[in-house]
Amino acid sequence: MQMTSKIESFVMHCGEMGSRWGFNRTIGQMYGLMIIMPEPLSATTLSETLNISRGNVSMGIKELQSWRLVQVHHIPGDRKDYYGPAGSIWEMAQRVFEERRKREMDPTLSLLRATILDEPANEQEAYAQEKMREIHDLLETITHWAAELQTMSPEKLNTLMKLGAGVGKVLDMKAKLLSDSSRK
Amino acid sequence: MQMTSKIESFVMHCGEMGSRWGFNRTIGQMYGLMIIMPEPLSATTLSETLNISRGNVSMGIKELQSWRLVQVHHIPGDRKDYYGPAGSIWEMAQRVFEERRKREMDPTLSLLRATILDEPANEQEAYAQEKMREIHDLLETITHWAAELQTMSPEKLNTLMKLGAGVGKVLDMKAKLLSDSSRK
DNA sequence: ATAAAGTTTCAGAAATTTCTGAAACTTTAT
DNA sequence: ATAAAGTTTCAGAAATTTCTGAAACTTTAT
Repeated sequence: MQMTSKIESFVMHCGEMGSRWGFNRTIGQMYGLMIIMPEPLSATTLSETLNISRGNVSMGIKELQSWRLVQVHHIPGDRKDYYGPAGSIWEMAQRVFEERRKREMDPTLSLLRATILDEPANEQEAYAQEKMREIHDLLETITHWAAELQTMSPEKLNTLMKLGAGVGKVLDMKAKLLSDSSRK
Repeated sequence: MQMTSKIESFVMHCGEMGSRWGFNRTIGQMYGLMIIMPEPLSATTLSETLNISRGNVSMGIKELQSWRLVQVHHIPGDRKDYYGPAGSIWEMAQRVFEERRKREMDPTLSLLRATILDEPANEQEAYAQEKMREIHDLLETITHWAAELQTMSPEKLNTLMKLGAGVGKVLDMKAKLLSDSSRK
């Protein structure tokens, strides 16, 4: 399957950014191609279009599936698997965030929890544990927040984000309302 | 400088997570050690404590400085440089977020902007450009939002995060207030 | 000006990650 | 039961990233 130059440059860019997004070059390319093609693609098409070995495509799809980013499609009378992106662009972004949070924060959180429980053996350890507690509390706050943002619909999230710094004002407003009502 | 086992396991963990956080193993270890030691450390101490070559420490510090995560200290009468973490845990997290956003989203945003401007050459390109526009709009919204969160003080951010899903309710309340006032 | 104490750079070595392609496996149709 | 069409696995090759350590450089004190 031939790529036009615009499509090719997008796909190659996804490859270059791939490792920053949490996967590797070929996985980035595969995912980029799936996103901008209107129809799902077979593993063989991915392999030929991107000049990637068939085996590598198989491994890449497995990885993308572990991120819940691809959906398998079937065509009646055809036994091949066809792969396309799972969900809207918003949903994809949510999943990438969610997966990354899990991989980047959860292991640290559990190490910190375990370490903080122990009594400090000396002055230096007391300081270290204090710092660990600070990091722990921050990560926990972020985790809770992220979990709650996850439950919001894309539309509501979008409203919230577009509101931007306005959130600060809304908070002030809320604080004012509360103090008014407590005053009475 | 000897590390107690608790401190060592934290530092090693920072090393293992380092690459997920955007730097490499030794840089993660160096930063972890700086965070939990109450006093700034010299490059030589870092090198000896972590069993890392002096040259590698120098490169690592440069990298951490590019993230604005370390602060250089001087001791009167001593010409060595001593390195410690820059700012509070909250500020560190903000900087890591900010830098990663820059590295992960800005290049994509400019590629997309440029590609979308061109007229599509055919049906397939029209679809591809439509998808790119969707991604572009999402990244732009996130970028704006992140920029505005950056301007909030850690305390306010903390309040906002602790509020969590409550934000949804505050939004509803705001919507209600607006519709009430427009109705009158 | 010199030398001592320190830092940085960078070519090549070491370690790690990614990729290939052949073999093993699975599924489906007949 | 067999074979065709497909997928997955995995050992080793290739590519990439990280690290070392020696040489070059910089700063400071005298």
